[in-house]
Amino acid sequence: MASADRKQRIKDETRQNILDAAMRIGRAEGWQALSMRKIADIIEYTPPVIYEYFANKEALMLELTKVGYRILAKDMKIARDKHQLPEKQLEDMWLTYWNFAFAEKELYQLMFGIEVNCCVWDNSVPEAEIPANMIWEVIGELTGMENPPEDLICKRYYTFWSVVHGLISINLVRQGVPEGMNEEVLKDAITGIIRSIKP
Amino acid sequence: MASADRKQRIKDETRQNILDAAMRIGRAEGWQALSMRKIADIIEYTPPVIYEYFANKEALMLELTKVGYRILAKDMKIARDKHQLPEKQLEDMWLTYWNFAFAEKELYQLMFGIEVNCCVWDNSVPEAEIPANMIWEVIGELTGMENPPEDLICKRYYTFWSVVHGLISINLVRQGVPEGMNEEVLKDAITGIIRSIKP
DNA sequence: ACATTTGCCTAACACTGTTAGAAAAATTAC
DNA sequence: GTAATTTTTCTAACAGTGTTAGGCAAATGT
Repeated sequence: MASADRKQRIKDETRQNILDAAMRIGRAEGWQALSMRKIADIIEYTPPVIYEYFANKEALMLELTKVGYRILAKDMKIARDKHQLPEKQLEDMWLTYWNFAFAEKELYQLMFGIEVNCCVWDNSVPEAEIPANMIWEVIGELTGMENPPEDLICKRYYTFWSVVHGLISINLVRQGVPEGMNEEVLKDAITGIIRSIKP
Repeated sequence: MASADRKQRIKDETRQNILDAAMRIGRAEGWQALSMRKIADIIEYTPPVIYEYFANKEALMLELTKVGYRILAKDMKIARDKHQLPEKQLEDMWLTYWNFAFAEKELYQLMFGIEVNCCVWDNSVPEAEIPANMIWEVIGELTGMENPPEDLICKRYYTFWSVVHGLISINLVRQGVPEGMNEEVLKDAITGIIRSIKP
């Protein structure tokens, strides 16, 4: 039947509507406020329908984290392509990461939060590796070496990530961090690590 | 009545039993598995009784974070008093912080986790300031100055905290971090920041 | 011995995620 | 076009959550 296409199309549409609804609730009220029934209300179906598109709530949220990683990857690509020098690229990429975290507070917490469900985080989210790989590459370039040793890049990567993610976490929880402190600490740390990498 | 004392004593006891039960559940099954009914089961009362000791679940958990801060503060004091040199003290204190996070995974997440309830974190947890102040002091000493400027200490403190907390968070979520990576990144970062402070 | 306070429990409300099975709608077969 | 079948959707329920109102019974005060 030719109507099979149409049916598939509206099924895809409904699936997307579910994701959109969930994202809207999460962004507006936080993930603790997200419920299957609220999603059902928005898409104008009854709750069980959602289970025809997602195995359960956790699977649904995992899908949302993938959306998050795609946005982050896109942002970071733009940041990278604005510069030629690896050190400038790296700086801008981490700044972009930082900005993403606050522009998409809830989404960031879903992706990197401690408590939230998606804790297994094996390789079930391949999207998560795109931003990571982008950073890796640029760190590699920055060393100036032909074949930079894996574990050196790895170490620098984790150092970067720790500072940035740590600073973000602290800010997301504690909203009393002195004004201007963040930018300074962030930039200091980034340039500091970059300096330690450059040949 | 002399029995008033006894009554107060068993009331204190029950309160402590509630906290103990909650802690036990949290440590064993994670905070998402903590429920008022489970606590009630353990202390062999019905759920409403708990509300005579704590306003609600959130208040109860806030109390648990205070317990966490007291443990952390105690550990850190011991670490500090093992050394004379400020740089050694600082190093050991952060290492202790690190060890605490993994020895008390669940508790750490309750204290510093992003998702969990206790997100207001104004000054409702004075205990939280003890470990922070201890670090501040030693950073101050390390500068070698008479009156070290507030914002310099503040900046170093946040840099320290970011790296350590970030690294911990990453490890608590992602259990695939390469072996030996953590210690190296941690020690490198700590000694790096210390070097930048020393006169 | 009676009155009052205290401690504790039962029952309920309004939620949550999730599932089984009935009803309705659309599709296919004749 | 009607009948059978498949697909889609809903209703109702289960087991769990935090929290509260109201009542029973035991301990206390007079």
